[in-house]
Amino acid sequence: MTDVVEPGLRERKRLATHRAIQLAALKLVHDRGLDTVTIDDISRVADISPRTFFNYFPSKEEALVGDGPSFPSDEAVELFVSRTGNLLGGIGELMLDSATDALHDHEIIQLRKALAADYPHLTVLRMQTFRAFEQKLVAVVARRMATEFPELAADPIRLESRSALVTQVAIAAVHHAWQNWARDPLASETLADRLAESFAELDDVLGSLATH
Amino acid sequence: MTDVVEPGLRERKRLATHRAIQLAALKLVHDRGLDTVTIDDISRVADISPRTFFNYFPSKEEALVGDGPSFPSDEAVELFVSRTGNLLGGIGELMLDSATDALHDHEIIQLRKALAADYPHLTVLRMQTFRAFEQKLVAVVARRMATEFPELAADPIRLESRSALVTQVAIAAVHHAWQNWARDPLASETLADRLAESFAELDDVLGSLATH
DNA sequence: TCTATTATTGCATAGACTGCAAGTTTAGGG
DNA sequence: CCCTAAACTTGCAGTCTATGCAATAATAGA
Repeated sequence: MTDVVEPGLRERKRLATHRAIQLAALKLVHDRGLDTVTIDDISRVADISPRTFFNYFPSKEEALVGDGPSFPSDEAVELFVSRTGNLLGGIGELMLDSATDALHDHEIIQLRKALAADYPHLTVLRMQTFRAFEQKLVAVVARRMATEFPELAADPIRLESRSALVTQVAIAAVHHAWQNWARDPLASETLADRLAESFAELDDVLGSLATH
Repeated sequence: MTDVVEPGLRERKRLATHRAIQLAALKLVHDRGLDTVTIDDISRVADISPRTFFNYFPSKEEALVGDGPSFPSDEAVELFVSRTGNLLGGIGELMLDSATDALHDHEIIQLRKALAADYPHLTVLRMQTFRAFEQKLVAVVARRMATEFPELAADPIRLESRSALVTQVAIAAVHHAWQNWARDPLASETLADRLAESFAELDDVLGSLATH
C-alpha cells in the first residue's frame, strides 16, 4: 500500500501553528465575545506575528470556522454513483465520509460547538465552505441520477437542474444537522450522528409531503 | 380602509438616496469589478459623503445585494396556516408574496441579475438576508404542521425539528430558483416564475426520491 | 557544511467601519 | 411666515482588517 511518510519538522510546526491559531481564536472569542477580539490579540496568544496570521487564514472568521471539508475519496464517489435507491441518504453518507476528517481534536470541536451556538451567522459562513465542494457534488449527483433515471440522461438541462436542486436539498439537511448539533452544548452526540439523523428525518418527511 | 398617506419630502429623499447608492454600487461593480470599487467611489457617484453611506448600508456587499424580503402579511400567513396539503408549495407562495415587494425597479433588477452571475458568493450572501426571516418562518411552518399532523403537535421537540428541516428545504428551493434566474442573462423569466418552477420541480423530485 | 526552498516577520499602505460633535434640513405648530 | 424639535448629513479622528514587498530566519536535502 501507499507508505505513510512521517511528516518532517516543517510540516509538524505548520500544523502546530495552524492549531494554535484556531485554539487562540476560539478561546478568546469564547471568553470575550466576537467583536472585542482582534487579530493582534489572537496572534499574541498564538505566539506569532500578526502578519503570519494571514499566512494561515484569510480572515478572523475563517480561523474560527476552520477549513472546509475535503472532497470524498474517489472510491466513495464511485460507490455512490453506482448504487441505486435512497439518493439523499447516499449523499448523506458521502458528506459524512468527508466530514469525519479533522474531527479528532476534542478541544477545538467543543469550542466550535459553543461558537456555533453563540454566533449562528458563523454557522452559515461555515456552510459556505461547502460551496467550493458544491459544484463538484452537483456533478457527481448528476452522474448518479443519469444512471438511475435514464429518462433524465436524455435531457441534459433538466438533469442539471435536478441534480442542483437535489444537492441544495442535501445541503439543507447538513445545515439542519449542524444546527441541531450546536443547539445543546451538553448532548454527547457527534456531528456524524446528527448528520445521520437529519438525513433519516429528511427521508421520512419526504414521504409525508409528496403530493402524488 | 387604511389611508395611504403621501410620503413626505424627507421620506422621498431617503428613498432616492437609498436607490442612488444601490445603483451607483451596482453600476460601478458591473463596470470595473468588485474589488476595484471602494465606498469612496460609490459615494462620489451617488453624491453623498462616505460617512452617509453607512447610514444606509452597513457594508458594500449589503448595498449590492439589497435589503432582505419583508415578512409576508398576516393574512397570507393565516391563509397558509389554515390550508392543508402541498406544504412546500404553500411555503413557496408565501415566499413569493414577500419577494414581489421591491421588485419593480427594472434597472436595479437587471444589474443585480448580472451581479449574481458574476459573483456567486454574493448570491449566497443574499440568501443570508433570509435568515431573520427564517426564524419567523419556522414558527409559522410549525403552526401549520401542528394543525395538519396532529401526531406531531404532541411532540414539540419533534415538531420543532421537522419544521426547521422543512423550512431549510424550502430555502434550498429558493436558492435553486435564484441560481437558475441568474444563470442566463437573456431569459425574460422573472424571479417569481423561477420560484414557481423550482417549487414545482421540488414537489416532483420528492416523489421520485421517497423510499417508501 | 553548504545551498535552495520555504516560512516568518516588519514596514508601509489602502480600505472598511465606528463614535462623536457640529452643521443642515425637514416637519409641524403657532 | 417663523420657530423649534427631530431627523439627517457630514467631517474628523481613530481602530481594525487586509495585502504587497523586502529582509531575515529556519528547514530540507545534498
